[in-house]
Amino acid sequence: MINIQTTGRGRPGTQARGEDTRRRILEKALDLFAAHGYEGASTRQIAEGAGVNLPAIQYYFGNKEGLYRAIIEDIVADTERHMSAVLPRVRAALDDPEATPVELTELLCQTLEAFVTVVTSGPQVESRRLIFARAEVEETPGLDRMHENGMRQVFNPCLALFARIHGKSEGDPEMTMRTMALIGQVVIFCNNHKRPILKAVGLDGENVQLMKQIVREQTLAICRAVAP
Amino acid sequence: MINIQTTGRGRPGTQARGEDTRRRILEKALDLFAAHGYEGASTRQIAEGAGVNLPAIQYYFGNKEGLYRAIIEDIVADTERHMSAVLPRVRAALDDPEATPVELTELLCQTLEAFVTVVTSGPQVESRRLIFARAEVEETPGLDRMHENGMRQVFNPCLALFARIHGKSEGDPEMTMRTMALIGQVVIFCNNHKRPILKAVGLDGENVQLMKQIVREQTLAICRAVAP
DNA sequence: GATACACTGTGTCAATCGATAGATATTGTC
DNA sequence: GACAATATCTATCGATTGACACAGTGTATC
Repeated sequence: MINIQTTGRGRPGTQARGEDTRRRILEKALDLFAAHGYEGASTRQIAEGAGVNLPAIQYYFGNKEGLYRAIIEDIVADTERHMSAVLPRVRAALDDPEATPVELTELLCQTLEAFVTVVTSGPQVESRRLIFARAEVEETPGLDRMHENGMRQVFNPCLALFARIHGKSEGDPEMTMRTMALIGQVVIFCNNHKRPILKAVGLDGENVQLMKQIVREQTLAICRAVAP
Repeated sequence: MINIQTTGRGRPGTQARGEDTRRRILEKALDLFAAHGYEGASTRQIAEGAGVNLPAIQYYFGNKEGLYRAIIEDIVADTERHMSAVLPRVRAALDDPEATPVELTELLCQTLEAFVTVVTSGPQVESRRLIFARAEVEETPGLDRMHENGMRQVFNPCLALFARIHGKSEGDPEMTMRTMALIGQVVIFCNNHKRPILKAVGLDGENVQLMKQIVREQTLAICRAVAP
């Protein structure tokens, strides 16, 4: 019998022993999926790296796909946690017909900064960044979920703000492309941290601040050119 | 005996019959590598799709790795062809100590526009775009070559121009990050064209023009904020 | 028309993949 | 201590992978 959801934690008559095992598998799987991709990372590698037995993956996650989906859910939850501070204020501003371009621009900057926080903080950030980047090119289980998350929590809020600042419709393809270019400023930092460029720079605490500053400055410059 | 480089085309006493076969393999391999990644695309798929026999890949390219490297060389050559119109003028301007910020900014815009041309024109663009994007996350043979190409033909020229405009050193990590953000505007359009966002927009002739316009406008806005 | 080279086909190899069966071990409840 | 649920182990399955050996076919040159 497969276990997947019910790890038995806290349920009477059960044990929470497997919780550690489950977490170890998830952590190692995240690193290996990030490094080698969904197909490239074998369940054997994951099991060995996590110090567990091969069938443990089937036991806890049903199959390889279930394991990957579990990782995605973790990332989605993490993103929601980081964006929850800004998004309500964005919605409020969008509902307010008297919101000024300056206010909207400031919220756009804050939304992008929150997105930077998502991809630069927390445990195993580098691996989570790579999963993010891989979602742009790779065909994996749960990809829809990953994209729905990105659209809902990052892209659509930015699009709505940006369109209002431009005084255009959200449905305008031009605004979609402009928003993509805007977000591309951040997404490009999600590539493999072992690459020469990012290795030379490094995304530690100090450079993260610089990164937020750059995104803010360049976003402000772009918005000012529209509504000075 | 493996053939790889010498397809015998034009050499006396040989046949050029295999040139078609070689090209068919290259085309199908590009599509499949782009769609499923280096490990994900099997040589059997490629051979079947190209309408050739499995050992034909070994015959023409030595092995799977040789086939992939051949594709990369094609992309590199293609990039060089598209950038060759701008890069000499960029070098000339960088060598000229009296080049004005306006001139440098214009050249930066043209370099980025040429990069847009690279990723939006020619046969099998969508697949080549994906290979480009995959190079950011995937570990493949010939990756060094791919990056060296990107650095030399796109990143370094932009970095040099952008640094001069800012009046800072090329070695400044801040300038590296700013240039990454700048180029990220274009790179984000290299993701999978089957994704909902890009599918809704489409990167046909009309939108390519719009894309160039957006990149130019936003780059101008960013540069003006620095040196008004 | 014989010879050499270019090219294509059949068949098969060892290695690795995800997944499963089934036995055993551990832990908590009664 | 009996029992059941949870957890982990050994061993193996069928499928697919890249690569190779080797025979066969076609064409140009002398």
